Amino acid sequence: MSDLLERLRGRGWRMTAQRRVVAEVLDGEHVHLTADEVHARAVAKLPEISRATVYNTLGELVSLGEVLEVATDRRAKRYDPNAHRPHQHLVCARCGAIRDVHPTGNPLSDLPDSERFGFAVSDVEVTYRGICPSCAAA
Amino acid sequence: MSDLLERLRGRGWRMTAQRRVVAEVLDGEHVHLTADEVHARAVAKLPEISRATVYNTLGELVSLGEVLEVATDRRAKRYDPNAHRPHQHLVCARCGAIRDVHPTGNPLSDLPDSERFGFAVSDVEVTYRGICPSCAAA
DNA sequence: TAGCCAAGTCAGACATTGTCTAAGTCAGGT
DNA sequence: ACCTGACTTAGACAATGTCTGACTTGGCTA
Ligand SMILES: [Mn+2]
Ligand SMILES: [Mn+2]
Ligand SMILES: [Zn+2]
Ligand SMILES: [Zn+2]
Repeated sequence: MSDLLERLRGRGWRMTAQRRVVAEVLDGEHVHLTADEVHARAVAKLPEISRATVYNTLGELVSLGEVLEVATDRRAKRYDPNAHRPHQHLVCARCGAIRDVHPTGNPLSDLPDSERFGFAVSDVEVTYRGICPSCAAA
Repeated sequence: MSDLLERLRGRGWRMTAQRRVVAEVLDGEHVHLTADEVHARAVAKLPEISRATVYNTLGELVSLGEVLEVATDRRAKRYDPNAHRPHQHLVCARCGAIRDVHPTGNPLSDLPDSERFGFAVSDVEVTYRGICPSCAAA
């Protein structure tokens, strides 16, 4: 992700302080932040950055394939910079904590042709749910 | 689902015209309606029924386990009266059409202990995505 | 059957999350 | 340094869902 700015420039995008800051916030940490969390962290670095720009930039990073949108609940979407290695998510049903998980097997092969109804199936999303250790202890 | 009203009564619930109508709307058809779609159909049978009551009743049916909430996209939740046989969903990425599907295998067994991080994993949701025949033709 | 009252319903305010608009600003090429 | 279209901004708007507080009623009791 550190060369993201290069790739953006290569696509003819203007490099702005706002885009740099959003990329910085997502860089490194393997977290799943909401747009407003990204905004809060961006504001710490660039106080005048607007919510709209954060949304715009996140949307751009998603279409670029640099960031994934994760919607595990009805709350705010989460933005996942771990777009490199395919993975699924394990979510705490109580506190909402999210972990990346790497299941074995390919769920796509578990869907027989007779269950595809003529769809061209291209993707599958798996969300595991349970209670995290810290909620179980409490 | 036809004996739902009996079960509700058995739980000490009052039987009202509103609850009867919402149950009727969901009965039978294997569809995935939004709350507002349920409301629209309910209004056809009972013009003065309110949106709040439809939301309340759907929430009650969900806690009863009679109806499932399905959130395949960022749009409105869908209410699924097919709560009897476990199944997953196949969603058209273009038009949003939803089909019930019954994959083989158990995705829970695809998540090794080493990938559970101490969670008590109890449930898994699988959403297949693709293009439906009618969108592919267009 | 009449009366009671807690459970249920209602309209509409409010909350959350995200998108859109239109006016101002600026990055980068010339 | 100047231009210009891409970018940013504040705030309005939209979609979905929740909450409130006054009103209504199902079903029990006598
Ligand atoms: Mn992730
Ligand atoms: Mn279904
Ligand atoms: Zn937890
Ligand atoms: Zn389609």
